[in-house]
Amino acid sequence: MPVTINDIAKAANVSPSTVSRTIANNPRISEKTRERIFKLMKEMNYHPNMIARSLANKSTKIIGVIVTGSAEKAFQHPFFPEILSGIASGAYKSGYKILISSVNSAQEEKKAVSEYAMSGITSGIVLLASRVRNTSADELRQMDFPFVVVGRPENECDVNWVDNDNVRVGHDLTRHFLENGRREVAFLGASPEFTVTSDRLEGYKKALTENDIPVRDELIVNGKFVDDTGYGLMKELLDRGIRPDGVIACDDLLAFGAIRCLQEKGFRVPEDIAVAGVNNVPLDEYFDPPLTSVDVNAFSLGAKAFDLLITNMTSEHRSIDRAIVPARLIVRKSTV
Amino acid sequence: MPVTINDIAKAANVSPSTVSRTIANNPRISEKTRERIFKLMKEMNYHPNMIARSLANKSTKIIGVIVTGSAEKAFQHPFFPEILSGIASGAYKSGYKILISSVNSAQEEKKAVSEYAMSGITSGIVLLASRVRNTSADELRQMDFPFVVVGRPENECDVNWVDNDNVRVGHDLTRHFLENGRREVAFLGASPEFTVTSDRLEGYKKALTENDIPVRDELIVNGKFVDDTGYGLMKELLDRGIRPDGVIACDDLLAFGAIRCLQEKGFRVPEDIAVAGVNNVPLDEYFDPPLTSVDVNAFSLGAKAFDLLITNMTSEHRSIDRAIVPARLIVRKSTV
DNA sequence: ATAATGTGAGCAAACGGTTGCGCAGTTTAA
DNA sequence: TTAAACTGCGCAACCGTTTGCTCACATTAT
Repeated sequence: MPVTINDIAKAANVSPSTVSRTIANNPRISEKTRERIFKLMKEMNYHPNMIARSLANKSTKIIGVIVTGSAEKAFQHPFFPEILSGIASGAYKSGYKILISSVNSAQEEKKAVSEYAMSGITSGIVLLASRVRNTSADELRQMDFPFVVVGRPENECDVNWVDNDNVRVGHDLTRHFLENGRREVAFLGASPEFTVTSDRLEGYKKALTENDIPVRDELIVNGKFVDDTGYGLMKELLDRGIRPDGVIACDDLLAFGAIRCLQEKGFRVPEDIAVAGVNNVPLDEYFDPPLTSVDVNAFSLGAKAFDLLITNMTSEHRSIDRAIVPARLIVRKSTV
Repeated sequence: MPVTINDIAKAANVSPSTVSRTIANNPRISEKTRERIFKLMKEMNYHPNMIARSLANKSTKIIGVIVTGSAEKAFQHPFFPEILSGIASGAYKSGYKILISSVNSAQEEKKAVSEYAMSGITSGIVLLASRVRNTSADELRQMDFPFVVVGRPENECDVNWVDNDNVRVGHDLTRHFLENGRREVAFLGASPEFTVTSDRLEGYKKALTENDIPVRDELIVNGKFVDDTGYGLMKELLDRGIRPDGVIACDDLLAFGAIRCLQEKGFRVPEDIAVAGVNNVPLDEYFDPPLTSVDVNAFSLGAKAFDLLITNMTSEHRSIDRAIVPARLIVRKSTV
């Protein structure tokens, strides 16, 4: 139904090739013809068919973004949308569209990846919330398909990735607690399946060790990135008779849950127990008490990821790049 | 590079047509041939090229989602991601992928719409955060392209839409204030360009009138959907010497800002002034005081939108459907 | 005047599928 | 026994663009 390049060609009394070349700004088309054709395109409301173009070009202007986490939950964590808009911002400037898909198992992820990569529908992929051992990444690398993962994967040297220096995030947070006189700092992690958790834990341990404070395993617990378990994890810790003077949560939502639990039990935050989170969600400052957190700069994470992807897509030889996005400790009342 | 239908055909000693029909489960292919071909497809790791398929079919398995609001900000409001995941959830089940794009002006929206619709890249569109007068919608309807808008547009009878009953949302909220003895209830709206605001305002007025309370224009102010202006709007109201005993904000983020302002000025919430918002963002319950809000069921909004879209796409004749998603008042301490 | 070069545009194949039509070979009905 | 119907598959056109090659004509160099 819509007008095609052939319709324009007929109307202009030229061949389809000429119209195509006109659109592509090919210098071998005379100025007269060019103008005549452009005029007709406006008049007839011509819009190029992206599908046909992609088929001929064997490439599209679409990148795929794959979010790990159930379709119902994944987007709702403030962290993802922010990354997403970082990606979208870059994509918009370069004329790329983004195709998103959220999966909730490694298997679904693999399926989505092969659909995106092998069906020719995207010409690059961003993997969000990478698992420690990412089989999709292996597959993509093997088929030489451009992609970048957000979050350092275990096999980091073989893939493009962008991430914060999460060891440092853990380290900085811990040091902040120590500098404020805390000595028994608990660590509430998310699922250890994800690299962020283990990296931050590493930083936590490092900071303790540097300050000659023994790492006590009973102060370290793991959960998932949902708020309720922040409450649950904290409760478990308290029920076991453990009384830290500080709590580092791997996510603000975990911290919120933890604080609620502490307050219910009659502890004062930060007087009795200091609590900090990570991700600096917008409502940290409205919380009571305002929550100390780490701004991981999710937007930049997304933007950088897109940059890397484009570089990888357009460069002749697949190179291995990576970017470390700086994170920033934001001290609020929950820890001082 | 990747293996095509022709490669399979050669390997199986049949014609490409036969392979194609095998994939399409055409009954005129014998069981033997079918099995042989499927086996080869697995072995050779064949994946259909979606682009080619789309070109031949003149249709894709992709729907476009257009978000109004800047690429940097739009996704960050908790409301959008939730709608998005509602859409994604439906899409996933039906094998559709979603292409998202965020725009920050009516003009960009129009551009995105025509790109999506005319380039053949999507076969349906969801418009989020519809303006009162939506020119994109007019254009889409005119070209008979399947789409649905989330949020009732002004020209509602001509388009498919899904929304809450926002008049009722405003009405319920206001009645809640009145039932708690409030008599001077201010209304903090978002930009009147969007239908939600005017609808809720209508409900607000209706409830007042029903209770024989005069509508006072000086109690009604408009802003945008960003938290800072919640503070700003409230401050403006107070600076003008207005002292309401209740504040209805059209969005939780507005309410947060308003409350912060009130507290700074020494007012107690809810004792002096009750405040409620809309959207029931996850952190309402952590706020101090926990915020009364309305759960607009954004996920269902998205899911319903997808349903309507699919119906519209697959049905022979374009019909005009719409869906009202129930909203639910959630009373918390900020108003009682 | 002739050859070499440049200019502007068309032909046709290709991208990877889908599908209407036709055609053998086999089965069923008359 | 012959016609009709069915079965299983191939041929070729088509979807809308892109692009290598060719070609006619005009320009410049020899």
